[in-house]
Amino acid sequence: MKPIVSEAVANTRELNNSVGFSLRRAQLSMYKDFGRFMDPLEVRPSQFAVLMLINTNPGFSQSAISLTLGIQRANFVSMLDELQERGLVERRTSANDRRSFALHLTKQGEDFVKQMRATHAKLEKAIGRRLGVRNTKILLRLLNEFADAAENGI
Amino acid sequence: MKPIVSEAVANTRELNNSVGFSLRRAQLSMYKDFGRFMDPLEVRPSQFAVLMLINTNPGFSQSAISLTLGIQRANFVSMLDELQERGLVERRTSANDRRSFALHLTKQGEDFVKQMRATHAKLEKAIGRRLGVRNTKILLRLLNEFADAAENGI
DNA sequence: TATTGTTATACTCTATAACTATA
DNA sequence: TATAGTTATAGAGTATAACAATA
Repeated sequence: MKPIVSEAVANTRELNNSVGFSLRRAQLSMYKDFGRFMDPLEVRPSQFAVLMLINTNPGFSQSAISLTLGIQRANFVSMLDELQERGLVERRTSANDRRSFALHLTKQGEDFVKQMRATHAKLEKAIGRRLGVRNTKILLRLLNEFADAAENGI
Repeated sequence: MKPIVSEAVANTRELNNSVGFSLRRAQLSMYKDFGRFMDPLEVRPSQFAVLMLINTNPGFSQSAISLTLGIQRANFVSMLDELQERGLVERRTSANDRRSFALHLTKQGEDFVKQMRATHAKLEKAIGRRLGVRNTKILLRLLNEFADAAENGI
């Protein structure tokens, strides 16, 4: 029997009925889009999320931010080191609890977030064209409901 | 200023409006569900996809299967080695093209896929309850349309 | 020349245990 | 005792270059 060569693409019909597989497929393509738009800023998806979160929640601790993003606090240390070395984030010591740091954006970090947000808006607009604005909103709502329900143990 | 302790969860409202972030969030929770159901079978999501794909497309080459799943063929080698050592997959040599292997499930592999499929159906049913059957179907359709559009360069 | 499977390598992400300093 | 940040480490996943056998 002749083996099928790489020009042929295998049939994925059954897998496409799996929510997990379809989520992964969609996320994989999204990841590429993210790179296409955000690579010039040299920011990865996880860094984007961290910076946005510190921007919205100044003063939160490393544990709080990393927990919210589902990142182990151990792995969050080197991530923050990098953002700090780039001059975007500050670890402020606190007199109240000297174990933890209060995270803040630097002035440069705030400017960078503005730039990120503008580029990210273009990305969202571009992928919004894929399904149309209406369907993209539905997708967004269903994704968040799905994750919320999972977090609430449903 | 007192740093916010870990009991407080940071505000993710803005990030939840990002398709990419919401996809990642949903996939993260899905990944946990997959483990809850499939861990007893000792099969990871990528292995699940490979076995399902070989089952549906017997005789395809390593390149074809790995390309379809977006896995580098270099990384696919050790993955297949593991599945072969477990006695689930066969690399059959071909007289027509002696460079490549035709991938097939063993009898044991076919039984295992049946077991996987049954467990996976339970998983899909469980997560279907989260959004309801109707909304889950809509989510599935939108996810696949989204990935299809991306693949077609839209 | 080009492709298939392979090895080697490196970088990111993720997960866990254990340490220190504080509470 | 418990928590925040940290270090070290190990396992996955992912990406690239280069090689031998074959087309």
